[in-house]
Amino acid sequence: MKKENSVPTMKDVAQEAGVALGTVSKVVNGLPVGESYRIRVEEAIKKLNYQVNSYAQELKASKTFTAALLIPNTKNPFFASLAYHINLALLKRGYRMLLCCTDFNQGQEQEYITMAQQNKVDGIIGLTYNPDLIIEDNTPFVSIDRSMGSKIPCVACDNFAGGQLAAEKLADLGCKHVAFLRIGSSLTNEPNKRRPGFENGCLARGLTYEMKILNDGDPYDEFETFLKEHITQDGLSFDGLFCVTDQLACYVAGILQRLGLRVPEDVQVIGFDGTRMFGDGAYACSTIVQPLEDIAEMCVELLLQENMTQKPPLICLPVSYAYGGTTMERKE
Amino acid sequence: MKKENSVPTMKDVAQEAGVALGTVSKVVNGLPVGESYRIRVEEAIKKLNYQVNSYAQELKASKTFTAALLIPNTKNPFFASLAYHINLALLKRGYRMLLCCTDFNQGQEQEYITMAQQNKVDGIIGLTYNPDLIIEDNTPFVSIDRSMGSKIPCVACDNFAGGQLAAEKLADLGCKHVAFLRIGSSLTNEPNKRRPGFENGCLARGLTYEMKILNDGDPYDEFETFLKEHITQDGLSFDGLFCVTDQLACYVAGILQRLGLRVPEDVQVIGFDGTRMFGDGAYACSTIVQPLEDIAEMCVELLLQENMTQKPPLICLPVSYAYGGTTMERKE
DNA sequence: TTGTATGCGTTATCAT
DNA sequence: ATGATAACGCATACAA
Repeated sequence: MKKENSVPTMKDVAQEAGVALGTVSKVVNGLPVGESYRIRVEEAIKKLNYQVNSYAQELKASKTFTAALLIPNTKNPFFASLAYHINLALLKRGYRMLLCCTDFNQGQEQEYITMAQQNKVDGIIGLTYNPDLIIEDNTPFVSIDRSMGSKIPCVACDNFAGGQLAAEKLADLGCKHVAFLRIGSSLTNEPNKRRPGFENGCLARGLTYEMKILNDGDPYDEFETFLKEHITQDGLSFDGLFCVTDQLACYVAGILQRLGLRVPEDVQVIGFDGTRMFGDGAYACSTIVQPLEDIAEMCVELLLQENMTQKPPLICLPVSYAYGGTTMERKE
Repeated sequence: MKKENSVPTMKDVAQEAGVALGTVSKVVNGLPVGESYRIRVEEAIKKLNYQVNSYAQELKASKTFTAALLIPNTKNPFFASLAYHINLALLKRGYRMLLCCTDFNQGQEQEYITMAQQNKVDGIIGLTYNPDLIIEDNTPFVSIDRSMGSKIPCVACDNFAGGQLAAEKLADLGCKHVAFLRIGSSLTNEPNKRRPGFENGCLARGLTYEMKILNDGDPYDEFETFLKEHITQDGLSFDGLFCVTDQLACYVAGILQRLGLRVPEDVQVIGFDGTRMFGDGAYACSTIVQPLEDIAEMCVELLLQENMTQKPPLICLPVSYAYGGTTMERKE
């Protein structure tokens, strides 16, 4: 009808209502305008079913009200939950979220960041693994779980305290000789503080401990070998295990059962992250719970704070312990 | 340096290189240009660290290379996996993905769609529950798991065949009297065909069956009541259960164990979806696997097909069965 | 208070 | 082949 067949523009509305372009703009943005004009414009808007073109708006304002979230994927429940909460926190502030799955690919990470800098987004929240990421100074960036220099704030849970808490819990639950099992990135990052935290806790509580430390890419079955090596005729020489993630904890619990050991009666296992089955059900295992909602809020808050004199370089949020069936507690 | 402190524009590059604006545009877009010019422009680009502003591009082209994915959340592993695969499929075609979590909120669903129509995205893929969604004809939309009229293609797995397959599997595994347990949306949607498929399969294979059908919002413990009612002195009167989702299957397996029944020795349980632990590990239970990757590809393909004479209204993709510990098979 | 004109950064259509 | 210029849709400072 109007022009070709394309979507109506402000100009169309102005013409339809018989007013000037600027007047339409004011009505759309809620600026004061004569009552009779407003009505005419609103009717025209309804009649043409007009919607503002936010790309034009954003070009004008050079502001997109969109943030990008860089995470490896959404299949892993920890990342999935993180994405969910960050999405919510952004939405609450009127921001949209571009999901960027990097699949742990460092090149992909850089590509996404480059893209983001082409004015696509107002800021980036990233859980990344590329040690050489190039981030423009004018692109607001908040890092999760990894420090990236003093100019970029890093948000994480208190991993050190979490490790410590795990040791204390195992001690409280009667363990004497425990082990720490770890697999993960060889990069320097916050989760790597779980180990020293755990060691610290063991020392403080008089627990003896051993460690099996693997890096991403190492074969998982080394854990099985490690555990088998510590089986004596009395059973496993450990009575407690702290695994660096819930995923590993569940994997290890499976191994133990196959080896004829009972969890938690013979060996108690604590994981890390606070993973729930199907996202909202029971905890997958006894675990140190990350405050995902707080982490998400903090990331978004830091990202959108325009005029903060200086953003803190590292923020550690408190963790808690939750029973999930692989320790001896009673479920409340 | 250049102007204020803002990001450099094409004009800046043109000035720096001493060429015209149009020439820069051509270089950026790989159009033929004199070799000496190209070099000068490229040097200027590098020097100023110029990046094209995609918002301006998109305003010009009225094309955003962005699609929106509407799903309830990313915490549920099925939705999370779906998001992951759709993200990948879009990325492969040069499209970005706006993640829109609706939390099953119908108002939120409509809001997202309205937003999407403000030229924010080129199309929408939605797994929605609002029966009254208003979608403009000019907004490409692909629905997952729910038919929304002949103009909007719907992609789903073959739910009917999945139900049938579950019945056949239970029959193959020696079951005689089985039950179907279901909780979900009361809306008409594709997953609701799991039940008739299952019934059909039971009849074909001579299985007797009962059903317990709940809707979202109903209390879960009705399942427990139902199961308890069917416990005789010989144990449960069923030897096989088909649950409408893996989530329910795992929940039910937990109940059964608490009731002193062994899974799979006493009762075999089959779920639906193909949920894997931690996104990539073992299957959470024996299950009918949805071909998520194919579903994602199909959605994206249908969404981006510009000039398809007529898009098919419903596409059902084949499912498969996978062992996951709650049936009697041997893991291969 | 309303209308007009300019610019946001790009692309594309012109002459040159 | 290259350079100038209009247009994309909107917001806003300024003129009426």
